[in-house]
Amino acid sequence: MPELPEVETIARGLDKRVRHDVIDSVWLGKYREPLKSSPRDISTALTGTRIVQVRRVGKHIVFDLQPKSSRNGMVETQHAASLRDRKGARQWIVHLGMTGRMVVCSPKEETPRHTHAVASLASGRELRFVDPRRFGRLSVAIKESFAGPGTEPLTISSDDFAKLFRGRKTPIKAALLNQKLLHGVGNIYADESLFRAGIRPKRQAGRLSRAELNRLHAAVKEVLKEAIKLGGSSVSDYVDADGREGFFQLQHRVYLRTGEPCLVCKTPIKRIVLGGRGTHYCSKCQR
DNA sequence: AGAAGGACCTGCACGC
DNA sequence: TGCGTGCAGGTCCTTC
Repeated sequence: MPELPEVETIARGLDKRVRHDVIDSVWLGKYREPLKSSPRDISTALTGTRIVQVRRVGKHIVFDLQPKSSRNGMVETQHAASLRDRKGARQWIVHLGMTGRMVVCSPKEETPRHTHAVASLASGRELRFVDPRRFGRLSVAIKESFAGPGTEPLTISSDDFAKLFRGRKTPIKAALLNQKLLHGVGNIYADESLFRAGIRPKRQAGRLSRAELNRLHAAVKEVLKEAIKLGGSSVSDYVDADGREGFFQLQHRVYLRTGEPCLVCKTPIKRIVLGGRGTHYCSKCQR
């Protein structure tokens, strides 16, 4: 279910719960060949590693891993580990697709349907990947560090933001969803950002004025930051405190509000299909 | 190269 | 109750 704010929240929660834990063993179900890595590569890469940290890159969750240190068995601080040779460093990359979840729980808890991967941790817990719709992906990065497909929307400069869309004939909404440009923005936050910027989703990306692009850039950052503060919108299950901590709902101004009055001007919110995705906007506020 | 459209999956809400 | 339809937060592949 996740876009950038949800993945950020999930990654923070996971980091809090499993950082410094050790992956003792890995079970992988009969999942469709996940991204570039075969099941064997994944289980080989993960087994016997310590989780140095968990973080977000775009819509991906990245587990930074180090082979469990054989020297006197001490737990290294992250700083000490980074000073040491990075030999053996690797990453486990999880993309949750539409319906993926990462659950930290006791092995005694019943394994839900659609559990495709389970990592057994030295602390006695399990880290489970559950994904009914199977759009999620698991992979590992061994040689080089995973960077993600595009640029981070929260840190990009306004010049670089504007450059992304130069010469593009595709609708701005489709461009926002293109992960090779910005990574992390999905359907909800694309619609919400365009509403806040007052820009119609169908507008050609390359024909937006610099002023409009600046408004859009500000809107994207604002929406994402607000959503992160609220723990993301709409994710129902989560890995905090024993696998279930409710989330706040973001105040969606257009998303899934088809036919309801615009919160600014009362015009009914329109829904169109753009690039195969449901797209919501106010025909009066967005030009 | 960029753009558009279908493919990949399961589950749920809705109307008949 | 049961069935068909449409919809869902995301990529990925093929075609043009």
